[in-house]
Amino acid sequence: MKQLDKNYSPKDFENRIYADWEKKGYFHAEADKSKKPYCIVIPPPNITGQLHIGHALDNTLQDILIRWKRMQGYSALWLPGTDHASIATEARIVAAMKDEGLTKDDVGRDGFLERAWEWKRVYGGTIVSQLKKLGSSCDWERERFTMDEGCSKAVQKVFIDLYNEGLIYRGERVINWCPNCKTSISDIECEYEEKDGSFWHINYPLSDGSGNIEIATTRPETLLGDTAVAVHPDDNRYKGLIGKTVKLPLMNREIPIVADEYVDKEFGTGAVKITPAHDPNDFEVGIRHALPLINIMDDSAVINENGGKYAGMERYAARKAVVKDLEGEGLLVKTEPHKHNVGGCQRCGTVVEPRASQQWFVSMKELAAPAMEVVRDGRLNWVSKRFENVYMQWMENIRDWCVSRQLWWGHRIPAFYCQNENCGHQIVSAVAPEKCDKCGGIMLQDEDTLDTWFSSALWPFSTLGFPEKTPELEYFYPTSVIVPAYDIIPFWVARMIFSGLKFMNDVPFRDVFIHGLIRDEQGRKMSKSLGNGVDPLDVIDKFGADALRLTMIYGVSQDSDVRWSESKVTSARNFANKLWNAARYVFMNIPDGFDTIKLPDKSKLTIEDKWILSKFNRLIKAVTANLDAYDLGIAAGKVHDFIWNDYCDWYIELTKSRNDAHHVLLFIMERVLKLLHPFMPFITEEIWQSMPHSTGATESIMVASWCEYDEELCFLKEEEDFEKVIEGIRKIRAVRSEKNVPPSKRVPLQIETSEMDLFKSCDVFFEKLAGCIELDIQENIQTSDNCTIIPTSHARFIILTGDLVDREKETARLKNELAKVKKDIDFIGKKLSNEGFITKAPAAQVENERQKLANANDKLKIIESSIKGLE
RNA sequence: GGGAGUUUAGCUCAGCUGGGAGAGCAUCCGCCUUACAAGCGGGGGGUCAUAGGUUCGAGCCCUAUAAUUCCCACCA
Repeated sequence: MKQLDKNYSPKDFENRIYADWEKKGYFHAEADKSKKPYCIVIPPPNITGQLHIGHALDNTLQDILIRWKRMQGYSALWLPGTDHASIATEARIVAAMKDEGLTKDDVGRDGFLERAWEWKRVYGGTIVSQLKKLGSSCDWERERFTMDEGCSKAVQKVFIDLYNEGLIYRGERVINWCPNCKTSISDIECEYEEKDGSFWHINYPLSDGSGNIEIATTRPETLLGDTAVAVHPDDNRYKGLIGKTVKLPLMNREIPIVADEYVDKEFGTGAVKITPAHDPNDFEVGIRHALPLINIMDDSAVINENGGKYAGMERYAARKAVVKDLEGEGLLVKTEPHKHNVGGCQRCGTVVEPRASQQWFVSMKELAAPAMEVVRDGRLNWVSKRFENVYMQWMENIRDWCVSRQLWWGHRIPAFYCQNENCGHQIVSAVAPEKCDKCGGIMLQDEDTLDTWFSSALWPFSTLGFPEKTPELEYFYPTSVIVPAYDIIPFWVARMIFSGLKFMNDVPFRDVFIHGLIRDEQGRKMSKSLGNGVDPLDVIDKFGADALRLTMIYGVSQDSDVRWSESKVTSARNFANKLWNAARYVFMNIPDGFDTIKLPDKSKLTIEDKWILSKFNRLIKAVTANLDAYDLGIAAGKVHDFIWNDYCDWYIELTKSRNDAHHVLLFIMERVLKLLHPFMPFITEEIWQSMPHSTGATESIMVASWCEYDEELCFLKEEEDFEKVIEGIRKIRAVRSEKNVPPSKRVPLQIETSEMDLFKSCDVFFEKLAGCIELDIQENIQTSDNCTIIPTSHARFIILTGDLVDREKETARLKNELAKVKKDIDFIGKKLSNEGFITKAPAAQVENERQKLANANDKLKIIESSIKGLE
């Protein structure tokens, strides 16, 4: 057994302990039929990522659950892995190549992928090693990657199956295009922000020369791709114009005026330019009226050859030029300032350009229905009802998911197209077809890859072996709980649910335990641009991983955001230090030769032993219940408070005058460490390995068994009695402090009480903890002139400070107390004489009030007689 | 435009199905009491956002208002 160092210095043991756990294989979980399964799949961090404070929270919560369940005897698997993060990683590699003066086209697809894999090899492990610093007890033997062979197979199978069922289709739609990332992105990857823009009113001359129709737009450059003007069919202003044509300014193209109910008569001029290739609504209008589609921009949002003389201009340059030219032609009616929401790329922030193109889509309606049903029928439980609503609303309004990306790093779409122009046959297949089975032409694979989230959606089963029917998949699926932040509910949680139901015929997890985000001290989101991020590794370095972990959950309830402040970490570290020193104290009082913790026979237990044992026993029950309900912060708080307040501040102090207390001290220490272990794994292990144990206890706290409530250790009467002693000590201390009696000064104490046995058995505590001497405990005590009287409901404490007592002041103090008690009695009395309360309140409540009244009356008598004694 | 959350001590937050308002930090007072000054003991500090309502009883339930944060939609 090793000695604990004098100082708590987590740096000295956290890494060593983690390596030891890993070496012993404690993190590994098997499909062990003799145990119950418990499984969490990690939200796979991006290989581009550095561990940030959000990961730290996310993984702390998971580690708490996994460690707790492991201790409860489950085969607890925490399955780790990383995400290839197609856009993010590709952007990094493109940037790195740019430094070398190279582009994607220079190195080609294969060359690019080589670089990407190399990048993954070099940097992909960074975040994993950082997770280890945090104490994450993942089964690293089962670590997966979204682009490893198995996950890729799963992706391929899912894509093909969905295609064969008609749930994946290819088509031309207006999608969100990022001109910087040069790829399509899905609707939820587009983030809107309100910006100041302009509303340009433009006259479109009627072809017949009879006048103009005025339209208004926020994106005048799209005029180049207009193929109609739309008005509302019931709009009297324009009824006569429907069916006529206008001459599109600058382009000299004749385009029709069509009637469509999509137009809002009240908004703008009531006439809308229609650009089907660059606006999703216009696209729909275009379909209804069979309008041509004119794409006017290339993949960098530069005007292409369809833009006439504007070709080659960047979109904002084109906008300026178009406005200027319209002005020149006298067609610009006016320019109004206009606030509107502009969509930006989630990854790079570039303003997204809606653009018609051929893309692959997952048809969502059919998949979404069962994903909502499992929530309604309770097969899948959202711990947070608030976020259940978010999920349900999102699912109800779901639209088809654009899954193709014009990127190279990712799962390539297993679709092949016949290159014969007259054929154009399309095959979706796991293996490349030799030739077209219709015309024998050459088949080439789709150049595009899939949305990163497509593979993430399969994570709970692809990591367990799907599409193979592995023992792991059989045993651990459905997983137990998923633990994501609320900001990835649509991206990830929702998609896992419908994917799991579709391909595994069951929910991917039983519970969804959503957590909030960590914000900075001003409540702002942490971000790179603000530079307000907190690096968890710095925190670990300075305070230790245990302190970091406790900081993130202590006093935090479920799904609320956490406001970061270093003072919280300091508090958490101070708690660790407190525990450390308590352990040192307990251990230094173990007699030589003591090797096994064994609780003494019940008859040998003192009242304070029973008090702490009983309190601890109830703590087990409470903490376990809180964990069951995912109230991790509350659970941690209770263990924290027990250790600091009950165990350290009272029990240790109470037992300082005994030499046989090590039994109970160790008994509680051993067990409370177990309750704390899921939250603070390192310090609990370090202390655990420095102490003797009960029989059957193991070499590591990680694999020790969780505490169980024990009926035998329930001593409610002693608990209640001992609280009376504590109350007395507290009151005496308070009065001493109030009267400036120096702590070193011993004062004689008399206790007048009807519970003489109780107080006699506890006399030593008044000496040690309240600085009293010469204890005299009687049923009736005649008070002398210079005493200070301290009444409680159960006793009258009389101290002689030795100084002259100001009798008037003393009387005033007691009268003050008397007034308080009278107020109490009055209050409770009113309640009890209230007809409504007696008849309608629960009986237990009424009984409770009666008890309170009786206590107050006892106290009243005690105070009254004290005052009488003084007068 | 639709929806959700938050509002409790100077700060950060607890407060379970309604039964006399809590913690930590900060502050003030007193202590180096041989586990811990990263500590110990004690104190002060709150018309629980506002206005109504339900109830014997409201921080908690209902309605409205205000402030604040966020999500969704995206009418050009």
